[in-house]
Amino acid sequence: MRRTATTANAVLGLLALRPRWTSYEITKQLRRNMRFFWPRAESRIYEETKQLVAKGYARADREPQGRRPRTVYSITPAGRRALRAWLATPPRSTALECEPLLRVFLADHSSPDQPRVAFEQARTDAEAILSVGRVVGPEYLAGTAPFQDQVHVRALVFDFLSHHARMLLEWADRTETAIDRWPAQTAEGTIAQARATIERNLSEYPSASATS
Amino acid sequence: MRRTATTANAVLGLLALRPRWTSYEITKQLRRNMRFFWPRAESRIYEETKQLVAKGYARADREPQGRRPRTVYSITPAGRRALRAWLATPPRSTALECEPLLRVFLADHSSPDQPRVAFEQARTDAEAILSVGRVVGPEYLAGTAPFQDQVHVRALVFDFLSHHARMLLEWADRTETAIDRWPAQTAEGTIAQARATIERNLSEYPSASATS
DNA sequence: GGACACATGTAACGGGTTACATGATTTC
DNA sequence: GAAATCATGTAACCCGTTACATGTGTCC
Repeated sequence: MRRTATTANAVLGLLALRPRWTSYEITKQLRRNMRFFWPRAESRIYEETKQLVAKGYARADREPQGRRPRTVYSITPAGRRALRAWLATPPRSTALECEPLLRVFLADHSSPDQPRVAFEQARTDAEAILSVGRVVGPEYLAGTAPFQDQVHVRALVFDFLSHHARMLLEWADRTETAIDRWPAQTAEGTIAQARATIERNLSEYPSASATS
Repeated sequence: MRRTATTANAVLGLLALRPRWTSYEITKQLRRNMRFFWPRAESRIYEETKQLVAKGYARADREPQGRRPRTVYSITPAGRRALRAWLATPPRSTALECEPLLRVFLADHSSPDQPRVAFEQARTDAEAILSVGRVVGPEYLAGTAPFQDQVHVRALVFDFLSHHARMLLEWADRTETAIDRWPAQTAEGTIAQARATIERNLSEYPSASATS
């Protein structure tokens, strides 16, 4: 299978919500909504929109605005068909890329205080999500959010990201208190603590599901 | 800032645990341990090891084995220094790439049953993590795991991934029951439900931290 | 009228992916 | 002795990133 071009479809999904988007408006939406579960460099968008036009999925209207022209994009019927066809394919799997966790994994090769830097980064990552949520959430509640009519799906995304962020935060706290105890512990104590952590998690595992 | 070459450092971190690794052994470790927080194609590893040798961070010993030779890698002192230097830099931020969530975000453009396919994928993603945990966790408890001496850090990673997987699973369940109610609801009912979801999450937010 | 955020891109490059090929070893 | 799995890579390609350049409104 060749290249799934998921990012292009994500952009197409935004174009489908409303006519007449500039690339910059699309990047704003990415920043606000999608960055935390579909992160892409903003400069990428300018290329994606052009390719959508090349495929006939969007129309570009060049509008002179002072001496600097801007381009306004709208989805075409072919674009809507392509979006719908892509949405009918199965989604790819979820991927997490967590360098703070990688640092913890390799903690034995670093100096003892470096895991703390990793926790700080994990907290910062979580806080980035929460701080957007503290703005966007109340906007939806007040009914003043852009794309307020999408609130039924946006709430589900909001729910996901809130839990993800809190998971990060709680892990950082738990884990930091765990390694705080290391210096005062014997090697056996540290091992016992590790086993307790593993046991606790295993005991909370759901039973293996019969997912085919 | 030019290219951080994090994957190379992750490999270097494995080499530091023990002398004499084949590329294949490295890929096995990736599959078993790191795949869920640092996912990389296995074929990548063969390139990374070669580059580590080119930089003087690893030594390659060519060993004939039947008609097909194999290469065994060991970290050098320069490699240990490079690893330590990298571990002293701040980690990059965490990134989540969740296509199932993207599909939910765009659910209004798809047919009504496609979100269910997304939930199924999210559950599959979680189950992949849990099923490795069900094998690896008990091995660490029994004391028979490879790199048993790393149990103190591996337990912290295990804790992270277990919570991440359970978060995915619980979200899929919650969200599926939420959209189950859509067909029988008025538009206002669906909106009220969405607002309740947002409110519930906001009420459980930690207060904004003073992270600089 | 300078500073600063907002807006619209281009250029260069490398990291990473998918797909393929083939040898060795075990299993039955 | 065929099939399946383990093991060891190569080839081609592109997606996405970082860094840069510059125009435009607005605030003081």
